[in-house]
Amino acid sequence: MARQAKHEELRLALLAETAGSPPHTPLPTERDIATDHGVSRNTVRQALDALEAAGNVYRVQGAGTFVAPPVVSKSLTLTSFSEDMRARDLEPASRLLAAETVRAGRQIADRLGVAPDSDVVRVSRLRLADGAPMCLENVHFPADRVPGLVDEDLTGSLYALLDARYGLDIRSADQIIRAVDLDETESALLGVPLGSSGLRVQRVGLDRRDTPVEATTTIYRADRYDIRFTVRRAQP
Amino acid sequence: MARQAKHEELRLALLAETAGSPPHTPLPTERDIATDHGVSRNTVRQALDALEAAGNVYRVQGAGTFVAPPVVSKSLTLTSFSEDMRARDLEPASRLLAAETVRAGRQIADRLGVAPDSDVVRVSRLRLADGAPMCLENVHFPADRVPGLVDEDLTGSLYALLDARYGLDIRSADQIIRAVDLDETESALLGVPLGSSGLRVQRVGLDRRDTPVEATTTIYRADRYDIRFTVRRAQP
DNA sequence: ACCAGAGATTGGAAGGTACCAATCTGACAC
DNA sequence: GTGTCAGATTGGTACCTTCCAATCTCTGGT
Repeated sequence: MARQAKHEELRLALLAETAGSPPHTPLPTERDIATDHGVSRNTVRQALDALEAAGNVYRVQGAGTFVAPPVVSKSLTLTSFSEDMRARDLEPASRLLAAETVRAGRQIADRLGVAPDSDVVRVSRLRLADGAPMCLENVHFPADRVPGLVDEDLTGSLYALLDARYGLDIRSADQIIRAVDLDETESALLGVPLGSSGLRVQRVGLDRRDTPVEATTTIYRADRYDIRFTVRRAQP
Repeated sequence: MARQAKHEELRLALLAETAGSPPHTPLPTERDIATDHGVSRNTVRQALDALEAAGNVYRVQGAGTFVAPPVVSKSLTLTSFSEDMRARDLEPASRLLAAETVRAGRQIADRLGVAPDSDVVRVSRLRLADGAPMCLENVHFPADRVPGLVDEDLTGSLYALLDARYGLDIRSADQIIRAVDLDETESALLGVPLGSSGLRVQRVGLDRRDTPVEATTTIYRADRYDIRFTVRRAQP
């Protein structure tokens, strides 16, 4: 351990210190934090930048830095289904529906940035939370990047498996969210009446070189799932 | 003008320079950019930080900084309906359904952080894109922060009006997204068959002190609207 | 040809200084 | 009391330097 950047350590320290404070409690000044923790003001600002971006604090020039009110939502981060469910105090589980190698097809090929006639591995799973269906998940990988995947144990965390076995680390993802009417198969699998609506999330997972690694379409039960996040004003 | 921070100017300059470049084109090194533009490397890093956060470039330590592939989605920013529609090449319009002062009620009071029996101004609008219904919007403000609002022209941009008339600047917002089944009134107003699904966005707009200024519930037509954004892996 | 390793290159982290701009505080006049 | 203005406080911007860690390149040996 200890191979941690100072600004990161400081960020966690400040997070811990402010954890119990009521909203709008002022933090020490940047200069004070710097001397208290024996670091430069630059490092303090770096840590505060991260906390501000995450919605933990807000800053007002000339006034100070303050504990932000409890946000409805953690700032927007990329999470796996398992992480997501645990954050909601639900126990994640999986039922494997299919794992096969197929032709990409135009749509998937387009999202993965590969040729339409190339092979992709498709993993289809019904995902459960506390034993009840939560969503249908359809993951596609370029076949040449995950040889032998279909023979692995696919009931656990795919992300962990990808990282451990193939060195694929997904750093960011583009997502498109839409409300859909569930068809017969989908509503049956999810255990909701025909005609119910669902929340569809189409995701393309990218590695640290912004190259597509994975394309996933997930359809959530509308009655059990919502998406929460914070947005900020930005420059054009 | 010209009262612009250097890192911001540099960010825009780099954005313009890279606009035409194909993905994965390397940018000059940070040190080169610094000397070329006559600024310090710190300033360059600040500009690149912003571009990276916005998904315009990606950086690989030891290798360089590169133009990011065209993202599906601009990074997540807070936009008004009008801005949002124009970004999608649609012409925004409004039909005012109601503008009145009412009791807050528990739910709205909770979201706005005011007393349940206090007054709030409610503005209800049907919003159109290229002449066709796009969403139903229900905005609530604490009444004491927007005196006389109900008598204003409410068919244009509310955000612009708030800023100009009341000095309210909304800097960030917490959002909760869910798929819903539309009821009779909603589907009639939106011009879709009864039983269709819709995308509901509940938003609480916050000023720069993270104080709630506005609570909005918007229900979008599922067939015309989606939400696109990029997420990143983050630290716990 | 191919591979391994040394060295150069590049982004990342950290320290320091100086000054600016927004805000807050308190003294003072009325 | 109330308002106003000067000065102190605090975050924001910008500059500099130094070293580290990951990556790439190129040289030389086999």
